[in-house]
Amino acid sequence: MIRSPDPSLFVRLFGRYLRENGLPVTPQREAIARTVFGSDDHLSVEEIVDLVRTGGISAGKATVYRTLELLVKSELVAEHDFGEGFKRYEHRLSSEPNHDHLICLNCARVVEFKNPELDSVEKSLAKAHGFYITKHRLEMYGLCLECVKSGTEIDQDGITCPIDTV
Amino acid sequence: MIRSPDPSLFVRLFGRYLRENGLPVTPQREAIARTVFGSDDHLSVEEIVDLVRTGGISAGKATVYRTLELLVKSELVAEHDFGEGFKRYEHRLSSEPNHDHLICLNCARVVEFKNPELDSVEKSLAKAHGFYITKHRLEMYGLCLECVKSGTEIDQDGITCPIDTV
DNA sequence: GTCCATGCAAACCTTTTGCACTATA
DNA sequence: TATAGTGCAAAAGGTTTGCATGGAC
Repeated sequence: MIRSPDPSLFVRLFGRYLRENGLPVTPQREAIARTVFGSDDHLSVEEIVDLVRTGGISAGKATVYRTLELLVKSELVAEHDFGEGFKRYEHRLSSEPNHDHLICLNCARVVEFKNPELDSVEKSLAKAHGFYITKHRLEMYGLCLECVKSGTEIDQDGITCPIDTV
Repeated sequence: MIRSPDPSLFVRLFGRYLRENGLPVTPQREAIARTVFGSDDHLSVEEIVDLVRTGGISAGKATVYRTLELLVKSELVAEHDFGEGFKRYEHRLSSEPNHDHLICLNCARVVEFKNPELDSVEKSLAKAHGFYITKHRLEMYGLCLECVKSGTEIDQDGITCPIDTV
């Protein structure tokens, strides 16, 4: 993965978005933007609150939620739900703006990938079902190499044989 | 889409799962199973509670949640999160056990599709990233034909031009 | 009699909202 | 100075849990 450029560039970009929409640029908003743009992880709100605090600026949880909403609206940040019961956020300014995710069910590691075949899948689906498709979400779940190596297994306790039902 | 077979077959299947795991088969569990297996929709918990009640049997919300957990564990039912803030459930006994979803952002219509290309995508990803992939989730979001025809538009209010930042 | 399910209400967790106060432009 | 942001606490909404009751074996 290519390292992202200087975060401050994107903080300015967000500032421009705010100004364009007649919204004030505040220290809290800048600090939250700096935190999200400065990390290549998929951050939870809790993590963002802590990181902002570590950066020396205090921002309440409500402000973080409200600012994340703006960041998502500006399309500079993507919101994800990996089924953990809460959302995660990542900036969209890396080398691959439209990527998907591999998620390890054991250690929660997230690996990003880009697969060009999906574009053709999307096109053929749009045609076949008369849908105008604007976005997709693809997540592959399983075990990463390390967890496989360490002998982790995924518990499978579904029905033994669905055929034998009579 | 091929019509699902008689739901009672799957209710029995669930009963077998329960017995195999030393769990009692109760009227509530049967009623909930009958409801889920008897519908080809993607049902919310609220809808399931109402449908069960309509069927003449009373089951508390907690019981519905607990039974759905068992149904998902048995792998007879799939749990979905389409980003509505709550989960939906559908039985996995239709003609296509492993399908994905097209979701209309305007009217919330859900269309199922099966795309064989995804299997090869999954295989190549597993190889490329050393992942052992057990399941995936693919959702395509956009507008269905009806909503496009009726002139519905999706509001796009992101930044105007990300390049012009200096 | 033991084990477990049920149902109600309370608890929980993330996210949203109301409101008094403060800062921005 | 007008407008909007902030932070706290409360509310909201879906889901989970504790506990007393009740049924099945």
